[in-house]
Amino acid sequence: MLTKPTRSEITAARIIAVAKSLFVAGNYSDVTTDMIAKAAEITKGGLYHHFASKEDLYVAMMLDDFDDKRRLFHEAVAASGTCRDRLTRLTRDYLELPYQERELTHLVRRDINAFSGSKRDRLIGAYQRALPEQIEAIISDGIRDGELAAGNARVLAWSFVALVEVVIGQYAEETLGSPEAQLDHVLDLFFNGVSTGATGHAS
Amino acid sequence: MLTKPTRSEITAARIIAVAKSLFVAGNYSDVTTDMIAKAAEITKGGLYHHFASKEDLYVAMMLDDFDDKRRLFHEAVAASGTCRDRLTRLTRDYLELPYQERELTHLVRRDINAFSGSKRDRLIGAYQRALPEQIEAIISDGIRDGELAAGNARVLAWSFVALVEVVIGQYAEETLGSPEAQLDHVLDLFFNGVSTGATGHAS
DNA sequence: GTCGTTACCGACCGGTCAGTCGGTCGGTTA
DNA sequence: TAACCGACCGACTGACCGGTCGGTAACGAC
Repeated sequence: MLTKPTRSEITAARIIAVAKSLFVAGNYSDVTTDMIAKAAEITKGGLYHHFASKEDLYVAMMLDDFDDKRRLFHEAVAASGTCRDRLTRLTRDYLELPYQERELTHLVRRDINAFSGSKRDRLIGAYQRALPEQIEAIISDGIRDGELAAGNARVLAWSFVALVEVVIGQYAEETLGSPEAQLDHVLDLFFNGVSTGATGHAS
Repeated sequence: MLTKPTRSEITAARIIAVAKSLFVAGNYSDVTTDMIAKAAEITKGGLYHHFASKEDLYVAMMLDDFDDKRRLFHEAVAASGTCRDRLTRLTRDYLELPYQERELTHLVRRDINAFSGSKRDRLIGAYQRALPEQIEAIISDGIRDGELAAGNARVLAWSFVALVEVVIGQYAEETLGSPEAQLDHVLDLFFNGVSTGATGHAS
């Protein structure tokens, strides 16, 4: 059993929690340390007692989130069933997350330019382990088992992620309606494409 | 025939040209007006003689680019042939652009948060007219003619754009090799999906 | 050539923001 | 209860950045 969290841990967790909601709403440079401190009901001095820099806070926040996501998505990787079944499960798990939890996952694409060196590498690595690599693992199984056509599993994994990001865009979400409809759209397109088989003009 | 450009037009064009290369390398807030002025071999005062604000300069730069792109991609929309032929042509035209020209097209996604009100609307509108709406037109034709399965043409257009963006990512570009291989990957996936038709485990 | 207009200069301003630092306070230990 | 320590405070600093403005140089019209 885990020990009771210290006062320091509680405060740090509160800072990270409010930082998540602020960084989802605005990008890295839009969100100031004053805003985070005020939202966490602490002063900037207090904030800097827990985190060495704004970058450190951001990285800690993202690593915290990616670790949760990695665990969540690993359930689908570890599950049995066809490749399509497991991708369906992973995608459903993702689509059922609350808005903020979903958005956090791809903040890294938006803000990665603000970082360089080891912090950048850590962010990218944690993201890849949480999402694309796990999808790649499922796709590799599908290719090995003859369920999927041969191809580059990594590029296909990124393609899959890209398609999921499209259906959680505002218009697509309104148009397609329920998460189940979004799910069907992504999987149908990824597995079967849009072609009817006919090739010429009908008119 | 066009009249000879004035000194003012030449300078403004030079500013926009260097702004393009800087904004491709760094996002809206990373690039300062001083950097742009220095790269354009002018002072900040001179820059502000031609553009009312940093936002104005950015918008002018993007509208300038989107107008070029809209004309380029319209050639594929106006072409004859199957839906797949026309999408192939449009995508090939895009993939053959130099790096900077390609990147500019999706800067708007990265930087749109920095704008609000009418400037934001103008940027989004110009982007949509340049790329997604033209792809949507081709896809709508394909659905009407029975070449593509029924579906939401707009969501499919965005999906197509997303798949193209994946293959111009650095790793995908290295792995897939030539632009023709990238092209085949995108069109195969979009039209036929990855499924072999087999459904179960082979092992 | 002179005159007016436009292009351009560069020092400066007001505001913002990450990060600092001396100090206070409350809980824990001896 | 005295000494200590980690948590927290909040005013401050220095760098940076978008934008301004009074002035100068180049250029075309007559």
